[in-house]
Amino acid sequence: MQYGKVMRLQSVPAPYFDLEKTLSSGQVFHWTRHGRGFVGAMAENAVYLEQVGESIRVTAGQAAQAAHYFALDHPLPDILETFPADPVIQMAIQFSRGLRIIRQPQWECLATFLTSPLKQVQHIRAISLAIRNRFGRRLQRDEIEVFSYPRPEQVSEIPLRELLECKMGFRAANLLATAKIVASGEINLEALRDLSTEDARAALCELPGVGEKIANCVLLFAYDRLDAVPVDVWIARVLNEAYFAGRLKVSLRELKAFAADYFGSYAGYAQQYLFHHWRLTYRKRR
DNA sequence: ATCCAGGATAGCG
DNA sequence: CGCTATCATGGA
Repeated sequence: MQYGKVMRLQSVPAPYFDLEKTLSSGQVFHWTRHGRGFVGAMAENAVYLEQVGESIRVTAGQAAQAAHYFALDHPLPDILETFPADPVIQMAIQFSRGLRIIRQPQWECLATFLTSPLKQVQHIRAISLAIRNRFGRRLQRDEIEVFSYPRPEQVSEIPLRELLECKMGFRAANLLATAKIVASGEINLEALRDLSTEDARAALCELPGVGEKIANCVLLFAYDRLDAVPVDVWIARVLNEAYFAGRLKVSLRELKAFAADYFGSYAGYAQQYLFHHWRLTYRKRR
């Protein structure tokens, strides 16, 4: 903290938005509490954010970027109305009110989820911050100092040993191999925007360490494909216990088909609300 | 201590 | 095709 540097903030209208829930819901992992709000990076800019009622206050000059990053243009009330009336999803909606699915930079999102398999949210966060602090670019603004996520070109040149020092275990080889493929131009992440969701998913699954679940996370959190449904252990648990109660051995394949069909064109949102609700209340309810 | 975590993958029948 | 063991690490 430095004195004498006053943060200049800009107000942005943000109806149907909860900053804290959005940042802590397991879709993005590097934001840190700071004063009344959070600090982090949006692409290559250091940003401070805080919520004040129905609006957010953002580092001056970052208002438009923040509105896009937090997808304040998603018609949240309309999206929620498309969901079924069953108590399970309705309770999740109530619990997660204001949670938005954000628009992350593609590489950042892909790379972060490459370090996610068999890790808790808290540890994915620790890995993400370790990579940023060690290999990212130092970004400063007012009293804020954060680090960007290193570009694929840079990650591709990090010795495996140094990635392992960030405590990501067997995931390091996948991050490194994928960084090399992206850096070489063999796959163009930006060009995936022009593909159908199905084709983009197939292209992502070609990358080492990317299966259907991580591909769906990237499509949902970085490509605005709101129908993409990542089915992780939590979503499988919710669907099993709440929608297939009494049935033994429901296959993962069947659960995925159910989620996509039952929740419809915004199934990704439904999934995120269920994830947030159950992850934060599961211990208490048993 | 034992189990689990926003899984992917090779190898098996 | 569908099922299983395995991968490395820290938190519960």
